[in-house]
Amino acid sequence: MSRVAAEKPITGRKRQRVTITDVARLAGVATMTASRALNRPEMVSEELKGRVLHAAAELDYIPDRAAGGLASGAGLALPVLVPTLHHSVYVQILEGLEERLPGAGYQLLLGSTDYSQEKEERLVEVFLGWRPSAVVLSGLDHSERTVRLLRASGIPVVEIMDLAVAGETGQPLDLNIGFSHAQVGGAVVEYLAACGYRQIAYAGTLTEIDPRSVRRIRGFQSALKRLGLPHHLIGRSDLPSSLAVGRDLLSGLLSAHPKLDAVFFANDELAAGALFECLRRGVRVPEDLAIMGFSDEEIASHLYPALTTVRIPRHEMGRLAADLLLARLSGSLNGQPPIDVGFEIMQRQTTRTPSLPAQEKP
Amino acid sequence: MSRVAAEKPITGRKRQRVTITDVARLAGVATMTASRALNRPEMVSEELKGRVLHAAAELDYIPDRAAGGLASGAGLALPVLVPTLHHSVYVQILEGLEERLPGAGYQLLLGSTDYSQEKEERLVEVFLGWRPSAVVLSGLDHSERTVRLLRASGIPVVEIMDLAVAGETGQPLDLNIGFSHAQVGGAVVEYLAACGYRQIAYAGTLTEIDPRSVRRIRGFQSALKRLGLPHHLIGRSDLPSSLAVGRDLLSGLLSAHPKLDAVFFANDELAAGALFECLRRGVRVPEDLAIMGFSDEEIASHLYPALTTVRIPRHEMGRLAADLLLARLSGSLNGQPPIDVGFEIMQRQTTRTPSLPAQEKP
DNA sequence: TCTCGGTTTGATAACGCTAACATCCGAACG
DNA sequence: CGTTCGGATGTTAGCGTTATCAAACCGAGA
Repeated sequence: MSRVAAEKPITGRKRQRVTITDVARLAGVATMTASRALNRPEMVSEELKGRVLHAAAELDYIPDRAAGGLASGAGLALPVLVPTLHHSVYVQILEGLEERLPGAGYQLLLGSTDYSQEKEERLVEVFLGWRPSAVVLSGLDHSERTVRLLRASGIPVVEIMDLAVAGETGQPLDLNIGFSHAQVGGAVVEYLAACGYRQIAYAGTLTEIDPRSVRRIRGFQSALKRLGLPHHLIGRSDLPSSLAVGRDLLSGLLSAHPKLDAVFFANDELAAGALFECLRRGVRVPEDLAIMGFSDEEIASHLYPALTTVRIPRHEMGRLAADLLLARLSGSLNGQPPIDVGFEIMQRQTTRTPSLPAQEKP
Repeated sequence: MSRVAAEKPITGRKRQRVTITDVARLAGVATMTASRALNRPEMVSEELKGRVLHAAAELDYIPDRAAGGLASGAGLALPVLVPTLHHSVYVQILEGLEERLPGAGYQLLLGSTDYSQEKEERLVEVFLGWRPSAVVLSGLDHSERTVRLLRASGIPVVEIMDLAVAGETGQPLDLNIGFSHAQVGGAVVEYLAACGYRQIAYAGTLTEIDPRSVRRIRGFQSALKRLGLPHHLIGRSDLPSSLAVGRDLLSGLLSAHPKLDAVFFANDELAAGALFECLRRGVRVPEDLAIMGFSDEEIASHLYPALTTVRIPRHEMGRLAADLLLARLSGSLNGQPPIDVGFEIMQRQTTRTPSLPAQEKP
């Protein structure tokens, strides 16, 4: 076993990548032993392990995941599809995921769907080509082909940010972690009504396209009906959310419904834009108008007045998704019903104090 | 050529993934022909192409990128390393990149370094395992090993968000697109001085760790010295940027230097937090204190008073990086000096009107 | 009819790695 | 002292795809 084998005559190809065979040759062991020393160190004697590790470091060896995945059938990619990265909610969910996954050797592949099922389908198709060991999707609503492809692939799927509820939403594909948007809509109405507001509007973007918005509005409206309050005060926009759109939604609602006394925005960014516009117009908040946001981003508590909003446990959702996934991948998890992470109304200064305590869903 | 070959007796393995061989068998052609029909359609007769495409659709065939990459030596992964996704700057750079790359078949792999060279090194190592065809990094400062690994890999690298300038920064690894942070620091001082401010402070996070901050401060201080103004007014924090940290930085500066009349914050989020704190304390902006941000995020123009800040062309930087990369990958680009995308001072309401026009760098 | 370029198709051998099985070796046992 | 056993190491055969070259085909010109 000579330490250094003679350089093979180069056959015209350019000498390239350092392979595990190079490492093995330098360490004077078989390729397979090098592989084992790197991946299952406990199967190899101390001495050889040392030689191999040393050789690998010497050569700056970087294992080829593609080849490894191919050979082992495994696949270490973990696609995560979110609608957008512009809402910090999704950034924080990603962080929750990243906290756990790379440690386990998985590589997160990020895709943003822009709230489009079509784009989601295309991304799923691409990502399945990377031999993922699981997939994380946002929401419960997917195209037929997306569902078919995922089913056929047989890999675990986690759907986050929405909660499967019989009769309200479709069945989850597999694992599901989220909260009920219909419940949020209802809870916000009850909260605002308890504060004494009577002319309560909803304002949001993609109100017809995003199924979560649709359900939030549905919950919102049915609570209003139950309470005998007007339920047709809705401001819509199809532009992506921004402070500017929040401002415009507020202006639109205010001129269409001058008697308006509260608005629930689909996210904190819209609410902040509206709040800025109120300041500019001299509309007093919450005396003349109450404003509520959704998702409790950092800005909410720093606005002046501080924004009443709905906190959702995004970081936790990410972490939990990762944990469930890891459990499922290790085979120790089978039937797992949807997990409700709940939400919480964060009462601040853009709403009057209610006569009843704020609703909480743990 | 029978259309349907007899099912091979399953050898105990579970029947799995649809492979290109399955497609070829269904279409009644050789595997290689199927591969060609899918990837270089012009090399195959109309009839066979039709049969193969039909068979592929029929079976919901999804090509295995790992195997493809292995065989072709190519590799379609494109890692992008950013410090964080919490600043919308980086999200927008990503969007600029995504606008072009996936169309060309590349898969973006996202990694965030948290401003740590160590973490960057680890990520580069992982990503190189995915056979990337290029890498996008943020900044010009990397660990020795990172540089070595990238050099050895021989793939194109783009460094963004900073500009290589002889004598000021290191040499770029390869392509470079960005702007000079030292120049930003200088321009801001000149602008504020032209507005009549004399006690000008810098406030930021990671002021010693992030090399771009370091250079921004260096430019800031040398401009102050040149103008004969005090240059030791600096507020530092090592927490990640947030509105709360902006508030605390302001409080700290104000109590340490009561005569302060202007503060340049390292980003708009910090500046916004400070501005909110000023409102709360009754500090009048810009009469008592001028506030400037950096990067012109959406919130800047919506604050009240609207925030004077420095616009940087993030979307353009992303798009340009993608274009250069594609050109380089197609071999049509060789020597390419660093590209300065410049910046622009956006004069709004948190600073007095200057006696000279604002500096612009196109 | 036969040969000649050109195009289309097919067979084979990698790509870098690991699963699965084969081999080897020393220790423990009868 | 053989035998047996079990852990350490080596050998072989793919994983799914594409590069490469060989074969087949197809009309055109001799």
